[in-house]
Amino acid sequence: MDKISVCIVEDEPELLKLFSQIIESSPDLSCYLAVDNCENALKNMADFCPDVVLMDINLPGMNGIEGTRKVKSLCPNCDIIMLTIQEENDYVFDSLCAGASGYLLKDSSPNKILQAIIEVKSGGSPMSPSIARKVIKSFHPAINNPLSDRELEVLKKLTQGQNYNTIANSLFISGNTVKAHIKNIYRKLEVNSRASAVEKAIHKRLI
Amino acid sequence: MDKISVCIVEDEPELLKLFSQIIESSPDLSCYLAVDNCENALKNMADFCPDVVLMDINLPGMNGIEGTRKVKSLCPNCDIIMLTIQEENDYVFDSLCAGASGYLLKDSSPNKILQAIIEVKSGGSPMSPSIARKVIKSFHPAINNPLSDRELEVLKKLTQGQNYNTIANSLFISGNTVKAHIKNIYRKLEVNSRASAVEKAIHKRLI
DNA sequence: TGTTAAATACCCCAAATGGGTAATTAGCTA
DNA sequence: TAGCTAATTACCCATTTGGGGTATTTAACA
Repeated sequence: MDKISVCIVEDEPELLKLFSQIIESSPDLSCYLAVDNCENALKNMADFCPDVVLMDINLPGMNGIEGTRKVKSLCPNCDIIMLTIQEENDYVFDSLCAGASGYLLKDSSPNKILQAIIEVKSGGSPMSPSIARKVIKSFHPAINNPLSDRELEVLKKLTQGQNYNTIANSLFISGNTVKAHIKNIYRKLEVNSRASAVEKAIHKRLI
Repeated sequence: MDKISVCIVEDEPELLKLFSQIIESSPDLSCYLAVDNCENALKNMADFCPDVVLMDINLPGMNGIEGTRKVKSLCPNCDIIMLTIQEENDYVFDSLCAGASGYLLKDSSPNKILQAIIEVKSGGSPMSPSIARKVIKSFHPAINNPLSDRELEVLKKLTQGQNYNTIANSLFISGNTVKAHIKNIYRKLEVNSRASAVEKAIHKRLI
C-alpha cells in the first residue's frame, strides 16, 4: 500500500517544521505539502489531492475553517484534521460543519498526531478528549428546560408543522388551549413565531 | 484518591462476568454493581451513585437507552458509557441524546475499556472510531443540497423567524419574490410550513 | 392559608401565511 | 437553436397566525 500523503497548513515556522518532521518520521506517512497559509495549499491541491490535511485555524489570510470548506469542495475524499490551540465551542463546531473529520489540540504528543492520521484514514474521527466531550455534550438534553411537559408535547407537534387544530385534535384539547400553550412557549423561549420557536427548540435540545 | 466505582448493566452472564473481572483487575477501579437489567441497577442507585456505568442496549425489560435517561435523572454526575454491539445510527444518537458520555463497541479490548473509564472521568468522551465518525459526520454539510444559493439565503432568514417583508428588505428584493422563493423551498424540501422547513433544514444540515 | 403555575377554554382583530397563476430576463445545456 | 431552470416581479384569496384580553379549575408550595 502507498504511503498516506499529508498536507500541513500552519503559520508558525517552528511548528510547521516540527509537524512535518513527525510525519516524515513514520514509514507509513509522507509529507506531501507543508505551507503557512490556505491559499497556497489550495493552489497546490488543484493538481493533487492529499489523503489528509492537518489544518491550523488562526492563519494569515483565509482562516482554517474557511480553508476546510474550500479543501472539501476541491477534494471531497480528503480527510481534514484540525490541529489548533483553539478550543472554544464556536471554533470546534464551525470546523466540523465545514467538513473536518478530526480535531486535535496542539499540545497533542507526536505519537497521538501520527495515530490520528492513521485513524482518520481508517474511518475514525480522532479528537482530543476535551473536544470529544464538547461534541457529545451537544447531544445531551438541556439542563434548564423552562417548558412544562404539556408545552413540550405541543412544541414537538409545532416542529412537525402541525397547525392549531391538528395539534388540538391529537391532544384532545381545544384549539384555544393549544394557542394558550403556544403563547406561553413563545414567552418562555423569547420568540414570536413558529419558525424561531422550532429553531430555538432544536438548538437548545428541548426536543 | 478513591477508586472509581463502576456499575455494569449487561444481560449476557459471561460478558457481565468478563467485564467485572476487567474492572476489578485495575487498581484504580472498583466494580460496585454488576446486574443484568436496568431495573435492578436503578433500585441500587437510589442509595449510592456510582462514578461510571457501563450500559448495554439490548436488555430484558427496560432497554439501555431508557435506562440511561433514568440513571442520569437519578445521578446527574454519573458518566455513562454505552458498551454494546449496536452500531446503527439510531442507537448511537438516541443514546447520546439520553445522556451517555461515551460509546464503545463490545469488541473493544479490555485495555480500551479500562482506558475509556479513566478517560470519561477525566472529562473526555471515549468512542470507538467508527462511532466517533458517525457523530462527526452528523455535523458535515449535506451532500445533496437541492436549494439554490438564493434559496439558502432566504431559508436562513426564515429560520431566524423573519417575515416576508423583513427578508425582502434585507435582500433588496420584493416581498413577492421572497414568497416565490419560499414556495420553491417548500416544494424542494417537501414541506408546507415555515416550522417544518426550519426543522428539515436543520436536520439535513442545509443551514 | 394564600400564592403561584399549569392546563383548560373563550373572545376579537390585524397581520402574516400558503396556494394558485402568470410573465420577464438571464444563463446553461442538449 | 430550442428547451430548461433560476431569479425576479406581480396579483388574488382563503386560512392561519400572533397579540391583546379574560376566566375557571387543579395542584403544588411556602
